[in-house]
Parts: sequence; C-alpha cells; structure tokens
Amino acid sequence: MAKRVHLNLSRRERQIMDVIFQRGRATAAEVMGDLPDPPSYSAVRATLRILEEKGHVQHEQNGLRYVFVPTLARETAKRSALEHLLQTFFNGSAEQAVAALLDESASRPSEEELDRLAQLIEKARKNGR
Amino acid sequence: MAKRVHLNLSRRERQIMDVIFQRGRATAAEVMGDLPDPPSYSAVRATLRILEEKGHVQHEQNGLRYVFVPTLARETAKRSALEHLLQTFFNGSAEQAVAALLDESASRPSEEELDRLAQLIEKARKNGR
DNA sequence: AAACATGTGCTAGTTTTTTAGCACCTTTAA
DNA sequence: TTAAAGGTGCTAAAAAACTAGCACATGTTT
Repeated sequence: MAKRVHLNLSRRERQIMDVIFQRGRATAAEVMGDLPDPPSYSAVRATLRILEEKGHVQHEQNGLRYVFVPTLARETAKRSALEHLLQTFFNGSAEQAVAALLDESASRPSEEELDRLAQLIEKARKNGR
Repeated sequence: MAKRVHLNLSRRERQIMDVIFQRGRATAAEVMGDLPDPPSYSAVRATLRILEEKGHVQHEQNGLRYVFVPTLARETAKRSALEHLLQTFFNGSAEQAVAALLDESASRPSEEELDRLAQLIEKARKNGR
C-alpha cells in the first residue's frame, strides 16, 4: 500500500501542499494568496522551506523567485488521496464514490461528460475481462 | 460553498476524525487501535475531548464508556471531502475523478458494479435533462 | 464488601508548529 | 552608481498540539 504521506503533514503543511497540487506549481506569494487565514509571507516561506527539507516539494529558480513543485508525482498523490477517501467515506467502494460524484451538484457532469463516462465504463468492462 | 472543516484540524485531530468516519462510531480504544503511530490512550482521549469541544464529535454513553460519533452528518462530510479532492487533484472535473476510480486497481469495480454504474449514468442523464 | 478492571476528568510539561522580523542578495530603474 | 523593489536565509519567540500520569468514579468478580 502506498504510503499516505499527506497524513503526516501538519495543518499548514497540508494546506500548502493542497494549494501546490491544485496549481501544479506555485510561488510563495501564490501559495499565500490561496491559503485560508493566510499568515505572513515570511511564515509561508518558512513552511515551504520545511516542506522542502522533508522532501515534499522542490523548488526551481525562476529569475529571482522560487517556484515550488511537488516532489511526489501528482499522479501518485492523487491515487493515494483517492484511495484514502474511498476507505474513509465509501467503505472502499468505487461504485459509491462514483454515485456521489454524479450526484454532486457542484460538479454535476454535462451531457458530453456523461457520454464519455459511459465510454469509460465500457472500456473498463473490456479491460477487466 | 460548504465550509471545509477538516482543513482546520490538526494532524492528530484529522487522523482521529478519519477513523471515526470510517467506523461510523468508535470508542477511544478503537480510535487508538486504528491510529498510525498510536500515542497513549490518555492522549487519544484528550484529543477526543478537544474535538468534542470544537464540536466535531459528540459522545454517547454506553455503560461505562463513551462512544464517539461525528457531529456533522457523514453525508455532509463526505461531500465536503469529495469536493475538496476534486478541486485539488481533478481540476473540479468529476469525469476525471471517475476515470481515476475506474483505473484504481485497489478498487477496480466488478462486472456487476460496472452494470450498476452504467445505470447510474443513465439516470443522471435523465435527471440532468 | 473488597479487590480489581476499566473508564473518565484534569493538569502540567514537552515538543512541534507557526509566526514575524531582520539581514542580506539580485535585479531594475533613475 | 545608487536607490528601490522584490526576493531569500535565518533566528528566536509565541502559540498550538501532543502527551503522560494521577485522582477519582463505576462497574465486576470473588
């Protein structure tokens, strides 16, 4: 089972990782902008430094500033988070999760999406066989 | 937008809430048993007390012991968590999330599940119209 | 009814997190 | 070439989280 690294993050660290995953890459200022109850710029940078020490992000230099990028592939983090959610709220059942997604008003899929989803299911059926 | 309460929990608090949501209801001992790197029993109880003060759980008395139950309906918490995951990793797209679910080896749906999923999609199609 | 097992309530100490601020560096513009 | 703007590194202090342990209550067993 993949290690659920995100379970070992402090509150701020987790919030910051969420922002970075969401944006894909972010500067300290961007992170700060997306943070709930944002602390000082300085505090954000300090936490980013800690996250880097712990190996959760890396930075690339872009001119003067640092752009932070997750170390763990987005894909891996995604799976890990999804799996955790499944275990926590859906009793491990993908079906229940999909049902909830279809029902989610904020994200209710369009006609076209539904078409594509139906195709995905067909495909899954073939692969599973 | 629903308040993402879980974003404001400390690491342990969040871990504990996960256990409680997963089990539906749990005693301090059960919580402790499911916790990664479990601390002392006393520490678990103290954190539960804090969670209760903050309004995230309630306890019912079962004989001598307390059984802790989430305050927020499981349903609500579920939606909130799902939505957050969607925003963080799937760019808000339910479709992408479903695709990932179908692909998730740990939870890959069975034939029967796929059938039911196809039905769910049909149903969503009708409702959306 | 005494001893024991199993709980909770509380308090105080330690550790970790979170934060702000200052010193310094680099680029840009005057 | 100097000053200003916009970055980073680092440190120390405040706040929050985490923990252990003791006192007390309630059941349970002998």
